[in-house]
Amino acid sequence: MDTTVVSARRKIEIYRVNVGNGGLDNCPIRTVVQNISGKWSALLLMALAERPYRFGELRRLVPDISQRMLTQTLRDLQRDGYVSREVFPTKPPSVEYSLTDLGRSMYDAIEHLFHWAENNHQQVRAARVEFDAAED
Amino acid sequence: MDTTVVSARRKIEIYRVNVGNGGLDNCPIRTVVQNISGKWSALLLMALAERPYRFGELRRLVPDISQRMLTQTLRDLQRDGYVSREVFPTKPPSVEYSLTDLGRSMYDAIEHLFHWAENNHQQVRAARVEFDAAED
DNA sequence: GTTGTTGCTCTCTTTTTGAGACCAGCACTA
DNA sequence: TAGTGCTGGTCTCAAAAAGAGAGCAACAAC
Repeated sequence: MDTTVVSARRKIEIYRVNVGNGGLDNCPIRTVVQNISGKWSALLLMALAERPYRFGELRRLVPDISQRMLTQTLRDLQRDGYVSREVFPTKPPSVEYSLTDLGRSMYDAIEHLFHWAENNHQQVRAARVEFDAAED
Repeated sequence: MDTTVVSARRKIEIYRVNVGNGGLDNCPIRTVVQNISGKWSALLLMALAERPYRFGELRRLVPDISQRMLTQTLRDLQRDGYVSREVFPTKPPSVEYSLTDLGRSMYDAIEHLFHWAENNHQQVRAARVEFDAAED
């Protein structure tokens, strides 16, 4: 009983830190960010922000995505309500993907990051080179 | 020669689309985004934006990260120049991580997304529930 | 009738993550 | 002085995610 008091108190303290910081589990930011942060999500959102695209167009636009990941990423984006999927009954049925209002609103926010990236990627690349050079 | 003309023209067209769109390979946004978009990067950046943290503090702050991923994510962030790592010669040597100027500047951009997430995560959750319900 | 187009799915391999043991060095405590 | 804890890691192995590529059904054009 005596020896465990300390570690119990410590555990409570740790727990308090987590809850006090807003409860990182079930955290809004985590909810949203985890799904935008897929390897391909940002790229596809950018494309769709420009205009609606068909499946095949997206595949050609992002040449190094696999068909499997394109399907899946689009479905995830659709699930979160950013993208809407519309099937047209053309002869080989075609599918068009476009941003929803929610998606567009989110894109306005993420756009800041994209602008930053365009302006500062050189510094990031430089930092990377320097870091790699410092590996002994 | 005759039959290949069509597909060659098609290939050129596809190539033009890619290049015309800014060359998605070796693209600045891809360079930057791919490394911020790790599962834990955003969370750690948020924490470090608040104040510098020690390794163990971060581990307690984000309880469901493994030590291995914490080490690795911090190193990646450091490699890209967002985070600086400082070792203090205390008795059990302690290590402090903090945002660099570059990191802080990037954080200002990504912060918009975090704000959006806080304000709109309910809609995302709702979309998700609706999508899942529609699965036949 | 061969070839091409559409948007997928299925399988297989490789890469990334996660869980957890282990490590060295020092401090405190019994 | 032997045991225990704290520091920030690394190493190994299992599980999950991603990539490569084949297959597919239905129709169109040549």
